[in-house]
Amino acid sequence: MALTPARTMPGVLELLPLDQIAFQGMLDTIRRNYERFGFLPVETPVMEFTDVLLTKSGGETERQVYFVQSTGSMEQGGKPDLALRFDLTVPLARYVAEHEHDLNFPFRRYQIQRVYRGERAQRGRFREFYQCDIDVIGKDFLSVRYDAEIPAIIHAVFSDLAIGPFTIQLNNRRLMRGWFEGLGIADGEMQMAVLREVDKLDKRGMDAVRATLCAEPFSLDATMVDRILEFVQLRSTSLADALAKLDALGSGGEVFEQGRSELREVLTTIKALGVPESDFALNLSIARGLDYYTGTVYETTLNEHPQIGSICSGGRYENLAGNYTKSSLPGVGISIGATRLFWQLREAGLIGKASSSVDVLVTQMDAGQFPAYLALAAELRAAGINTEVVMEASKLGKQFKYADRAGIRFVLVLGENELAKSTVMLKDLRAEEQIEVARTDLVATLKSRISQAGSSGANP
RNA sequence: GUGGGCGUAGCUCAGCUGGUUAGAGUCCCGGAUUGUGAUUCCGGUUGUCGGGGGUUCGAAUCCCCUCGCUCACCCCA
Repeated sequence: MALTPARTMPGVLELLPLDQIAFQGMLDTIRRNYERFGFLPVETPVMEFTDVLLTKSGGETERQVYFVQSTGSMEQGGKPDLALRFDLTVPLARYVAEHEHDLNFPFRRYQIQRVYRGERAQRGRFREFYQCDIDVIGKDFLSVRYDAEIPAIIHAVFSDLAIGPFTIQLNNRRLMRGWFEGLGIADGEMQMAVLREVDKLDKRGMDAVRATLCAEPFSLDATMVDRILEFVQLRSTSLADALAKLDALGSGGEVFEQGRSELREVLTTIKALGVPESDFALNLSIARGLDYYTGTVYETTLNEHPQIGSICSGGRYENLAGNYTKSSLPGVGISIGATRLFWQLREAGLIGKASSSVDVLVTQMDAGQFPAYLALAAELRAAGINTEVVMEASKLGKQFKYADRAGIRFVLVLGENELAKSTVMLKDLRAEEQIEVARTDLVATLKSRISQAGSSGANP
């Protein structure tokens, strides 16, 4: 009989338990920090009505949407009226519009869920992946101070994740648009197209971008392209440097000045929120492809791993839910692509082997003493220690091997020697040492060893 | 959606210009070791050579088709 191949579709990430523990640890850290900043949890269904999902964006996203249809509906020749969400922002817009009268504004929500995109599989690109979003939605108005709060949260998250030094890079769409207008590039589509090219500066290099902008369909003249490239190369090294460089840009039109004053306030407030100056910077080549961003935009990169690219990005948008309500709902938010982040950190060797969520394994030294092992486990569990008991008799060496492969660090042996002395043999598989502990001290000893093990080197 | 590359054990791969029974490492299982894992030694399991067709006395090897995977572009986490 032919077996069905056990396989998953490409573009999904499925993990072995120890990696799953590491991944969940990452999600926990993100969630903890989102909550620390006063964000409220929200979940929305993976499926939405297609008219909800596809209002805003035309061709490009529609190509990537998975439609959902019951077999019954399909057999009757119906068209799918459901689809899988491709991000968390569109469902948020629907959610806020639907519950507008029951929500408190400014509405601060976080959402950590999976989204789906029918893309061609590629290295580090997924069809199913986690997004970890925070957004603040205002009613009619939302202070630019919220734009400054976002980087403080990013800073807290990535400091806590302990994956090395990082830089939160900021720019402002208004500043860019105003500046382009000053150059004579007035058409909004054209501005966006140029921004998208400029955004690739770090990836494709100066000469490639210059060539693209000079050629069809841009056909910009060489001196203008040089001015653009010079402008977008601006990077700051400190708050004072950023403010000085903004001042040095000369005067411009109304939109330009608005963007500049927003950036000034955002940068100044970020510092006041306690984010070290080394960890954020002005970067005028940050554009973000998504066209709904209107003001501040963010992109965060790891200093020591530039090849990973952006690990967190977002920005400011006006009128989030314009397709669903007449109310004006401006917002600002970011998204961390946790699946991609985890995958890339693992590729870069920055994710250590996690320990099992099982703290200790009670071995079965002597099959006749099985009830004693169950009693020991019950005692440990009551003390809050995650405990597994070997239920089937086997050679002790095999039980140790099981613990080792499962990532369980501590093993208990209770044989006739120990029973006679009211002690337990405690072995630390990683430290390669074992000690004999009095039964009465066992819980305290284990707890202190477990907390020591947990606090040292989760990310080697 | 557009354009390149690759398909041989679960995994990483070798297999000469076509030649007999398709191989290595790793992994997994058992033993050496009936109170001690990761190291060492010994033994064992594993394949429609992606699929179909063609050329040939003979195809993993050459040709055609097809499927799968993969990289880049578009876009994005």
